[in-house]
Amino acid sequence: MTRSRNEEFLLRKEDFLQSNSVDLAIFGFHETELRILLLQYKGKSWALPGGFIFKDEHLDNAAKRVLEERTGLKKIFLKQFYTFGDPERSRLNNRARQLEKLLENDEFSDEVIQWFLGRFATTGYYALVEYTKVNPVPDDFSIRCDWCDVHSLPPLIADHSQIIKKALETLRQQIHFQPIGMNLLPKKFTMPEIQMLYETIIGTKLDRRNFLRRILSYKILVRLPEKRTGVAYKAPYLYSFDHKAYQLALKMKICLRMMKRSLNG
Amino acid sequence: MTRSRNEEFLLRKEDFLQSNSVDLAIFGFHETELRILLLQYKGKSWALPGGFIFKDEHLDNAAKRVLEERTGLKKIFLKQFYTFGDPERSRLNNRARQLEKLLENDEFSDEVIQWFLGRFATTGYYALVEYTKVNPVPDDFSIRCDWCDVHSLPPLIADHSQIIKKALETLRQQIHFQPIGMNLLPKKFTMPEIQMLYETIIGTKLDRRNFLRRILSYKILVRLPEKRTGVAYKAPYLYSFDHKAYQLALKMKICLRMMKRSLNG
DNA sequence: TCAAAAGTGTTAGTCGTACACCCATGA
DNA sequence: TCATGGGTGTACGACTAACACTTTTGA
Repeated sequence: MTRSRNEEFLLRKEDFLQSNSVDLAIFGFHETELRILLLQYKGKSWALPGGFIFKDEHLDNAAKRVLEERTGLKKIFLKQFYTFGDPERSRLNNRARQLEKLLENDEFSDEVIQWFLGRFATTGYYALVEYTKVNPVPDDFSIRCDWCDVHSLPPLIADHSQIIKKALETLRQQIHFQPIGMNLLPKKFTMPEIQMLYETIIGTKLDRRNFLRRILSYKILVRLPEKRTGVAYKAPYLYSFDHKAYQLALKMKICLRMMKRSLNG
Repeated sequence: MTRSRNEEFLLRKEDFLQSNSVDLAIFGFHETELRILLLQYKGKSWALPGGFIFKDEHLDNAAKRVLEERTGLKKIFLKQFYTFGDPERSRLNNRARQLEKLLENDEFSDEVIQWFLGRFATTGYYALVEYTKVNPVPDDFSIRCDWCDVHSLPPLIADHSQIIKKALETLRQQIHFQPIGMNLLPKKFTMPEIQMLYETIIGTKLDRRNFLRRILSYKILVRLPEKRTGVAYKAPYLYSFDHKAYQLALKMKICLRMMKRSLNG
């Protein structure tokens, strides 16, 4: 079976664009944590879901394809954030040897190993997905696909921790210019839940009452008549996103500031 | 001579990373206009300065190299903004044929032409330079290198007008998070001059007095004792950037808002 | 002395922030 | 009835935006 995987890859390899790849930072939100989807290789190291680009395929499509393959999800918010072009990136962290070992163990041919150890400029995309809707699927080179809290990441191959760092930075910046949450939260959610999401992303505690006022002022939420029951305190209202207003706000790329301005000293 | 250029390129070609390139949006500011540096090919079409990446070269370095080759400038603000990954991008605008013709006329071999017509994922960088310091130099494939007002661009090859559009969008967005101007303006400049720069970039008229207060509040400018003379009205003060404060502000990536917030209706 | 443009200051209104108080729920 | 957390409202300070007046210069 490993033998056939080797041959399979060799066949597909010819259809790939050389020296380009995509890597995905797929974020989900669960139990007050911002999590990211990672793959684990046989050698225990982890990596971002990624893939190569078919010769006639748009970079964006390659990213979409990888997202779909790993999560089963379509029509998801997905955005390019940076291209990593260090010629040594695959050799960072002394993990090239590790990768080499992994692939050897897996009985891949030299040709395949050489491909993997070659230089790729990888373009990073980040996706925001609803945690519960994801069905994590490992790829041909990994044994496991699972969520990790972004604040306690396992050892990652190559420059993948840098990529995640950059993805988080981008997300933190863009949260002020885009409504987010439609893909990260379930259809119906409470005010404390969306507030926790914002707090997790920007890394600051926010005032409950001011947050409410602000987020409502953007007019992308609707309060539902229902409340969440079964909690050991006052039942909170449920909210959902107003899709039209949300899409409009996305297009407008307008400042939805959630943090203090700084630089006043 | 064209023959030797052909051979030269064939030799270098082997050292290039396949299917990757960089394109540069080099902005300068002159006579109240935001301008961009463009190359003109023999067939009259224009293009962004760009180039290929050596196999052991960092993407950022390839961009730096191209910047230096076209302008003679080093140590310039240069920032990656997007990677364009449409497989058809070189064939957009029906300019593939044009490009083909150009290269044929120039007596390049089929091999070179095929290379140019192949697929590249190009990574866009933008640079902010001091107009007067630039010495525009055409590359091996162009006959002219000159500035164009970004508001009246000539016909451009492939997707280069899209790339410029994206570069401008990025610049417009980032102006709120970075001090700019140090590279775009001469060492000494007047308040009206820097205000004009800001207005040109964000595309809005700003109130003279409010602008003054705001830009000074960021504490990246120092007022010089001198004034500009020889003008037909009250002599304005000269200012220059405080390098230390400027670099600090750059690092902090702090909100230096210059426009109204929107989305309040 | 006049026009044009720069320097300086004021004010009203909006927005952000920090609060206090009451209400609903399950233990 | 109490602890916990949600819902609603207010007040102060800071910042923004709009605007008026004075000063300097060359023609």
